[in-house]
Amino acid sequence: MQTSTTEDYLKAIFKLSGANKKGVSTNSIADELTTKASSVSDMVKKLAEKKLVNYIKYQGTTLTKEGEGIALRVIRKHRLWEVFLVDKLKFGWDEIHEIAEQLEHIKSPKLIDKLDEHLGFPKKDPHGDPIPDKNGVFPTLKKFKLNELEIGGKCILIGVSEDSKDFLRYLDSINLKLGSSIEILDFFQFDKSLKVKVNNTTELTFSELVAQNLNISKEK
Amino acid sequence: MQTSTTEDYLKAIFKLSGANKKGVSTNSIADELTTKASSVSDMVKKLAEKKLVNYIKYQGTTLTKEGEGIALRVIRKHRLWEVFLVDKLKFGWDEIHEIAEQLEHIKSPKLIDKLDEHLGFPKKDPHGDPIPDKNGVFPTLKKFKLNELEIGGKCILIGVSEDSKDFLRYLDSINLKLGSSIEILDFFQFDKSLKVKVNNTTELTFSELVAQNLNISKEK
DNA sequence: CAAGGTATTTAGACAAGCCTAAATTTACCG
DNA sequence: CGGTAAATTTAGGCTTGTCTAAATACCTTG
Repeated sequence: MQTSTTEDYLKAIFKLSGANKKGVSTNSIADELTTKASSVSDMVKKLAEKKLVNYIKYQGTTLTKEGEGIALRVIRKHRLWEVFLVDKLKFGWDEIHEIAEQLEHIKSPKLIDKLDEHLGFPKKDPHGDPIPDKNGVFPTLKKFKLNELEIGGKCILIGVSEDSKDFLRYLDSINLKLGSSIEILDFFQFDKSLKVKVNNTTELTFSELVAQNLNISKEK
Repeated sequence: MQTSTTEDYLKAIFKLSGANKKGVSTNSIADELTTKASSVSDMVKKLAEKKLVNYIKYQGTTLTKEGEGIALRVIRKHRLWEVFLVDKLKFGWDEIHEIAEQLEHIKSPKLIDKLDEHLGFPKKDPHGDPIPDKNGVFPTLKKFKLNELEIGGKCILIGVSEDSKDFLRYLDSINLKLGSSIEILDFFQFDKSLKVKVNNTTELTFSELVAQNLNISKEK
């Protein structure tokens, strides 16, 4: 059984891995968890001993299958509790995060399954992020290519059809990760490019080739 | 802000204090928390520094007003979560304790108030134990003297009207504490004594004097 | 009142995580 | 290629809470 600190590390590493699953830097983990790089260095070594991450000195950290499984289960719990807080307890969507940060560490598989049922098996949390099922699989929300979406449509990224280093590096550079939101602002027929807003913050343009390779789920 | 270990200690001390609020022994705390006496010795010293308990070497530990307040708030949370688990998630009353042990440490006053409201401001948990209000006051369930109850009636002890050392020592010896259940099995007119069953386990007889001094709430 | 048993406390260690400061490795740039 | 800056790791400590073993206090009974 993991401590809640272990779960926090695995979740952070999962989050930082993004669509591109390459090694996560020590500093970025320290940032994410607001701790110091030296603490992270210590910790990932311990996680590696437990086979929860692959860690190569100076080269970064990735999750093992088992580590990823734990991360996904924590994310599932976090998001289900968020649904509970908003749907049942009538919290605003902006006040639920830190409470869910605590609730996500409660240990009881039965609890979380019953909660899921009580909530009507939601597929997304109040922020629109998908909720993994009990096996750690993201729901197969109907899957589209980004270029199939109409102007004004919102969606979230659930995968990519192309995993060349160049493509993934590009996604990384614009901070597009699994779960990121994308809104279609405009479409230009002459080259089939799209003007989009990513993560509700950054406006940029996708070429047709990029759009074809982004798998998304509608109705963010 | 206290750690959850601190909360566990305060809750244990509260529980062990019983109706009679005299000092709790180091060993009994160790037992309650399944830890070692030496650990308890260390810990109560630290709690005393934080003014959460009064501790005199070799003489036992009692809660301060502040320590008792914290204990009561933890108990409130524990019992509200138990109601949630049974009423909303349809758990059996026998499987909820360890889950509530975890949930009781979640920090968010707003959460617990909203939960209270969501549950319809319950006055008792699924075991029939009273739920303190947000100020740490046990609900003033209609208050009776034990001798006002009819045969067959069930109730829980919510206080005593007499606090002589002898009386409290007597209650202690029969393991009767605040929150203990009492069922009236029979009444003997000739001396107004009562045959009762305490904590669903022990049958014994109360004299009229004892019964008059036990404040109870009906409908356990 | 003394002797021994029981309860309690002290002493010394340990694990998990965290920190600061110093050392080391890597990466980048002229 | 060499040198420096940035990233990372190591070394040494701290805190919380735990444990075992040893010391001390309390208490009961002869």
